Amino acid sequence: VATIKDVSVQAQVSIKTVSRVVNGSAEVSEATRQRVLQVISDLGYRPSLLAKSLVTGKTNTVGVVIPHTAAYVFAHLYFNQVLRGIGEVLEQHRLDLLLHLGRKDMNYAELYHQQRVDGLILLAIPLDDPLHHELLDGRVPAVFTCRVRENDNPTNWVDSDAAGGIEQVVDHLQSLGHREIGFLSGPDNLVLARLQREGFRHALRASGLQLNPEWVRIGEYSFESGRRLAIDVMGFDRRPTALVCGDDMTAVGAIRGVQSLGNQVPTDVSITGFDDVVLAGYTVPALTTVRQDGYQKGRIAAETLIEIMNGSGPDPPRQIVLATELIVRDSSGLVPNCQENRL
Amino acid sequence: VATIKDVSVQAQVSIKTVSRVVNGSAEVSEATRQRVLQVISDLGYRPSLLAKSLVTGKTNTVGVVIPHTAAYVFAHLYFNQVLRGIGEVLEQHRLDLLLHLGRKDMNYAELYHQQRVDGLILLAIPLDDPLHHELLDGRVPAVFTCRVRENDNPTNWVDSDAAGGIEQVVDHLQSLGHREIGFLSGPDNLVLARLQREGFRHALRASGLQLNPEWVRIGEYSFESGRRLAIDVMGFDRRPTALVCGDDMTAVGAIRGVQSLGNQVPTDVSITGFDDVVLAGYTVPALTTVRQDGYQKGRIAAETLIEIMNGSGPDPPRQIVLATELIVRDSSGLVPNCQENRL
DNA sequence: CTGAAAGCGCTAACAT
DNA sequence: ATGTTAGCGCTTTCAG
Repeated sequence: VATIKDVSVQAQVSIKTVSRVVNGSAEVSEATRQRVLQVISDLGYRPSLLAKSLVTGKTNTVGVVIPHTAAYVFAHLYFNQVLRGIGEVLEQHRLDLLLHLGRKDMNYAELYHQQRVDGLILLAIPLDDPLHHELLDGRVPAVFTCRVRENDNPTNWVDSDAAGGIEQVVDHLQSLGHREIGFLSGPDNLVLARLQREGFRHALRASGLQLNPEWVRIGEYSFESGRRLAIDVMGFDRRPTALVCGDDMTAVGAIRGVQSLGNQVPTDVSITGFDDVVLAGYTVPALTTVRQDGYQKGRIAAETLIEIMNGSGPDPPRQIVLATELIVRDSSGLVPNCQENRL
Repeated sequence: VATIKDVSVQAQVSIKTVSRVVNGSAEVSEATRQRVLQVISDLGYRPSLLAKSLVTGKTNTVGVVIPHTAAYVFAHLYFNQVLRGIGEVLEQHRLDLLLHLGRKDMNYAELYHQQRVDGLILLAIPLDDPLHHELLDGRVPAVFTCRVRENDNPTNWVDSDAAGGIEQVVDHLQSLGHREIGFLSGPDNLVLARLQREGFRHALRASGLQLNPEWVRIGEYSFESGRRLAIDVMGFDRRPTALVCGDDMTAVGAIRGVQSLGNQVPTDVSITGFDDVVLAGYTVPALTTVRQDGYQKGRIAAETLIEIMNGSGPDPPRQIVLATELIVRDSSGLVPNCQENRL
C-alpha cells in the first residue's frame, strides 16, 4: 500500500506538502497541488486514519456500549429506537459508531483509553455493573441513556420518567374501575425496573389501593417471561383484574399467557405495556402502553456527547428526564362486573 | 495518561519488558513481572490499542456498512435480524463492530484502507452504488449479504433465494384460486427487488397466468409506499384478487390501504409479505409471508469474513443462496366468488 | 531473560 | 509556499 512518503517521493515534494493537499489546509500552489493529486491517484494512495488518530488523538468514532448479548439487544425493539436517534445525529456529524455489545467482563472505559473512540454512550447499564469511576466523574466523555445509580451521580444522562409513566397507566386503569392491579416487572438489576416498581407502589398508595405482593413479579423483559408470570399470577385464588407490565414484550407474552388460560383481554383482564415499540400498535388486541421516546433519548445523548467531545460540555452535567405518554389502545378496558365503575 | 514508557521508567525496566508482561508473551522473571504489574496498576496505565494497531496492522474491528439513512435502517426490522447474526458471531470472537450508515458518497473500501477495520460486511448495497473494484475482486476482505450485481462477481456473498420465495407465495395464492395477482415491489436499484420481480414473472408464466403491468408497481419497501400503491392498484377498473408485496412493511401498509377502501383482507383481497419480521405474526390479520433468515445470513457473513481475515478464506469465493420458507397466516385466503377454485 | 534502536504513517511546530 | 525535525505509543528485529 502506498504511504504518504511514497507520494512525496514520487511527486518530488516534502511529506508535509502532501499532508497539506490531502487535508486541504494551508495554501499550496495550484501547480504542486495538481501534481500531488495526480500522484495520489496514480499510486492509489489512502491516508491512514489510524496513524492520523495516533497523532491527533481524535478517532472520529463514538462508542455505543450495550452490556447485553446481541440476541437480547436485537430482540428488544427499544434499543432500535435509541440507536436510530444516535445514528441520525452521528450521521449528521460524520462520526462513526462503534457498537460494543456483551462482554460485561470488560471495563467500558477501556474503549476510550485504548483510543478507539472519542466518547461513549452507554445503554441499559445494570446496577451491579462494575462501572469504573472515571465513567461517572467525567474523566471520560460519556453520556448514559439511563440513570446509573439510584442516587444521583455527577454524570450526564437522559432517561425517561419511568415511575411517572407507570403512574399514568395505573391512573388510567383506575379510571376504568380497576382496584386489583398486578405488576410484571423487569430484572432487579436495572434501574428502569426499580423506578417502575417504585412508581407502581406510589400510584397505588396515592389512590389508597392495596398492593398485593403476590401480584408483583420479577421477570426479565421478554415474551416468555411475561407469558409465564401472567399464568402464575392468574393461577392464584385471588386474581388481579389488571396487569401492568414493565415492557411491551412482557405485555404481549402476558396477553398470550392469559388467553391460553381461556381469559379474554381486556374483557376479563386488562394488560398494559411499556415502551410503545413498533409492534405494540399491531398486536391483537393492540397494546395500551406507555410511550417512552427512545429516539429522542438517543438524539439527546449523542448531541450531548458531541458537545462534550468538543470541549463545550455542560457543567454541571446534563441530566434530563423525558416525559412519557400514555397510549390507550385496546388491551385495557373496564373492570369486569364492577358496580363502582365511575367512568 | 500514562504510557508504556512511563511504566518502563518507573519500573526500571526496558519498554520491551513492559510490552512483554502486558502481552503475556515470552518469559519474564516473576520478580520483574510483579514489579511491572504493580507499576502498571499504580500509574493506571492502559495500553493504546490504536498505537498497537498501527504497528501490527490489526484493529480487531469489523466494519458493517449499510448505505442507507439511520432512519431507514432502524425502521426495517430486517436489518435487525442480520445485525443480530453478525453481532453474535463477533461477540464470540471478541471483535468489535463499526457500524457505518448513510454517506453513500464515500467509498466503503476506505474504512479498510484507513485501517479502521480488518474487514467489511456489506448490507443492502444498491445496484447503482459506485462500489470500488477492490471490494469485488477480493483485494479487501469483504462479504456481502446480498448479490451485488445481477451477473456474478468474484466476491463472497450470502443471499436469500428471493425469486424462489416469491414463487412460493405465488404458488400458494394460486392454490387458493387466485389468478389475478399484483405485485408491490421495492426500488429498482436493489437486486432484491429485481430478483423478486423476476421470480414473480417466472411464477406467473410457469402457471400460464397473465401478468398485468398495471398491477406491478415499484415502491420503496415502506408502510406508506405499500398503502399508497395498494390504493392505486385497487382504484383500477380491473383489480387483482391478490397483492404480493416485496417486504412486510409494504404488506402491512397495503392491508391498511385496502381496508381504508372498505375491502376486507383476506376476504376481498389476499395480501402477502416478505421477510417475516417479528411484527408479521402480530398484525391483524397476521401476515402470510416469506421468511428469509436474516439471522443466519448475518452469521454466515460474519463467519466467512473471519475466515478471510485469518487468511483461510474460501477460494473461489463462497456464494451461498439461502432457502426461504413460506409462512402461511391469515392475510391470504380463498379467492372471492370463484367457481374454479380447486382447493 | 532483558535492552536498544528502528520504524508503523501521520501531524505539528518551527524553520526556510 | 514549502521543507525539516520531532514525535504519537507501541512492536519488532537483533543484540547483549
